[in-house]
Amino acid sequence: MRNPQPPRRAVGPATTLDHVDHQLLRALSENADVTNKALAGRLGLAESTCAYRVRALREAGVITGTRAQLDLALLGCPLQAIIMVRLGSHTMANVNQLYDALAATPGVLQAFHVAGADDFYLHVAVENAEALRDFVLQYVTTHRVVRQTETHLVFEVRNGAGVLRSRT
Amino acid sequence: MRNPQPPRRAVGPATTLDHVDHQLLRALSENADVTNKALAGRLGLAESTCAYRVRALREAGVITGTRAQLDLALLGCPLQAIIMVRLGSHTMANVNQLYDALAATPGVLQAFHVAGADDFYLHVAVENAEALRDFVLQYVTTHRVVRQTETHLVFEVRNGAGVLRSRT
DNA sequence: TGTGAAATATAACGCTA
DNA sequence: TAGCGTTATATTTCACA
Repeated sequence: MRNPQPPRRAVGPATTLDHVDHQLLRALSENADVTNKALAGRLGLAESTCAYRVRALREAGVITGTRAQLDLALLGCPLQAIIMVRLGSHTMANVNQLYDALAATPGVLQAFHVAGADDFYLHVAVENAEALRDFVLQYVTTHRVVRQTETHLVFEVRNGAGVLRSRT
Repeated sequence: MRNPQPPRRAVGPATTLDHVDHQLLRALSENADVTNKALAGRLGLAESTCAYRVRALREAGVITGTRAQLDLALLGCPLQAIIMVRLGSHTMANVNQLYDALAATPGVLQAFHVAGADDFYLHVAVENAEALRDFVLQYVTTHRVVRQTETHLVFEVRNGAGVLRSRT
């Protein structure tokens, strides 16, 4: 009798990712639109092998999904800011509830829960300076648990090098 | 998911996006792996229409690309931090050169150039606390123009609601 | 919007080192 | 065990009506 699931590359937390895996991840994290054929060709793999490895990376959870990147300016939100949020009370319920609310607020790109004097950093994109002011006053400081905010204009955001081994 | 796209800079900011466009963008920004068939079905569009509109959004530059999302912990970098970097000199050359260097540093996910007392916020992912210390000492404070850094541990990051109109 | 031809992805198989 | 090439099948894409 066969196992219900064929033995698969054991990829746990102690996953061993070889050089090819890193190349695949780097390529797909820069552009996930590439066809399997092109990807295989670029890395010198057989198409079947390439498809197999990419699928294994997905199933292992290393690749959690793919997302379309949007041009925020073209969407009418050319202004970005980081808003630091400091709480007055730090009960678990307060923190979690506020976190949920902030992350769900329109305009929030990412919400960081951090250690230190501040509790949250919000990366937001808005229409203009007025909208930024309104965002803070309407959606952030209105929460009673929020003691203080500090808004910093973002001139530019760049994607970093990431955690993958450099290409070789 | 598969489609080599000729990089075409197009249509101006005067592009008008209707409700369907917003729904498409929302869906694709959450999961770009959906097939055109499934996407069309979900929104009640003909497949050809759906494909056409998505393509138009790409050509208009609203969708700038798609990227695979990676599980940083499985890649061996379970620790994230925000590092605030303050410069001692703000000549254009200094700023740009440092920006380039920081964004290219392994471990940097995003580099924000911001207004205020600090000049850059670096969102980084590293192996452990030691690696975080080493990151700062080896890659940040070694730049002569860096006057001060402040490192804040990130407990958690969440994707926000984004700038798209809420679903209706 | 619908259709059909071409391209592509997927899964299964056997073979090799 | 991992990689490769092949096959057959299912699906998608894209240009055109």
